[in-house]
Amino acid sequence: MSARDALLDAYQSLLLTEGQRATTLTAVAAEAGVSKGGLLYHFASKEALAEGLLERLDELLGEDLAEMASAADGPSRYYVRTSVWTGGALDRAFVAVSQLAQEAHAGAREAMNRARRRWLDLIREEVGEEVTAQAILLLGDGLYFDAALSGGTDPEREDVFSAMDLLPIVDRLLAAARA
Amino acid sequence: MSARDALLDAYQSLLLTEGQRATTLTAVAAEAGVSKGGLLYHFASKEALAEGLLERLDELLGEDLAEMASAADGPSRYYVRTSVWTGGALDRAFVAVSQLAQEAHAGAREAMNRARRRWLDLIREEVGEEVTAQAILLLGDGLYFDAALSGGTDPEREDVFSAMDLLPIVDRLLAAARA
DNA sequence: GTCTATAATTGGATAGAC
DNA sequence: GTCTATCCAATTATAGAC
Repeated sequence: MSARDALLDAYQSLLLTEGQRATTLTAVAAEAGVSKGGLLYHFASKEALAEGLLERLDELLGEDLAEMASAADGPSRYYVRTSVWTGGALDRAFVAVSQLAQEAHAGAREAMNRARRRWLDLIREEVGEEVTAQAILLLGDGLYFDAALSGGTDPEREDVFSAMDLLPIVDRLLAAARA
Repeated sequence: MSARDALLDAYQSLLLTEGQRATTLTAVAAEAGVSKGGLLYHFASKEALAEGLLERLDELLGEDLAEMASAADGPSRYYVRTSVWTGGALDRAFVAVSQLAQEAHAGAREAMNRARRRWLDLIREEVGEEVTAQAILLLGDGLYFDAALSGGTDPEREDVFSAMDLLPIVDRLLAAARA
């Protein structure tokens, strides 16, 4: 793995588990096992780190949308399935960027809205009804909210959501929308 | 309004619209129209501000749960209705605290989980089924996530969620759970 | 490509005047 | 109860050695 990727991983991981305030250049460098100077060779500023993360999100999102569009069980089920926290690459990038968005980072807000709009487009296409599509999008948002709150990792949680349990709910919404 | 409340409002408002990083003592004092020294007379530290906000949330949550439990249209509909962003006092406090929770603030995480557990309890009582209750909670979480992303205020948004539209979805879930 | 040293600025907090 | 002045630590970023 390139040093650049390792630094981006460290940045993302700290955002996820410690939040913005604790995600300092010193902390990122330490997490990645390099010095601050080393970090700044690859990313000339903190903003450059943010932009790197946004690029990564867009890349992962492209792959995700392709899979979602051609998912055997349909986009809606795919979306809810994959919104349950599994610690996957896209999940991690998405929740990390959501932290930036909450700091009023314009680029991050655009990226988040872009992602959610495209997910919603695929869901709407399948469901055929706007409000049901919104509800399914919101279910996924809720799962991301939950992940963001617990820092993406909280092994002591008792009330974890399970994809297996939630999918029948999605089926009900789909069936009702078609009826 | 007491100076204390004005400072707490300023703190909450900055958390909501600017995020953690921008919510400095200087910024809070300026927003409230006092000096840093003035602020620190009422709240001896930044942590004291956070604790003040948590107290406010617990207070508002108590009122909300009482209303939710006795809502004419039932707890589930009440919950989704009131999770749509209206800029109400509880909404604002909840989303502001969610920002603290994302900074791994232990007290904030506990408060959030406490709130969500109690909301879920009331919903489960009405619905009678665990997974449907979870889905309704997630719908509300999704609405909060959306609010948190846009800083609670983004008049230029085109894709705003409406309580009127979403309530039929809740009705479907309730009906299906009872069938 | 990575490090150390350091500059410049900001943030949280204290002391003491009014 | 509010303000100004000030201190110290932390943070971003630069310069230059290796």
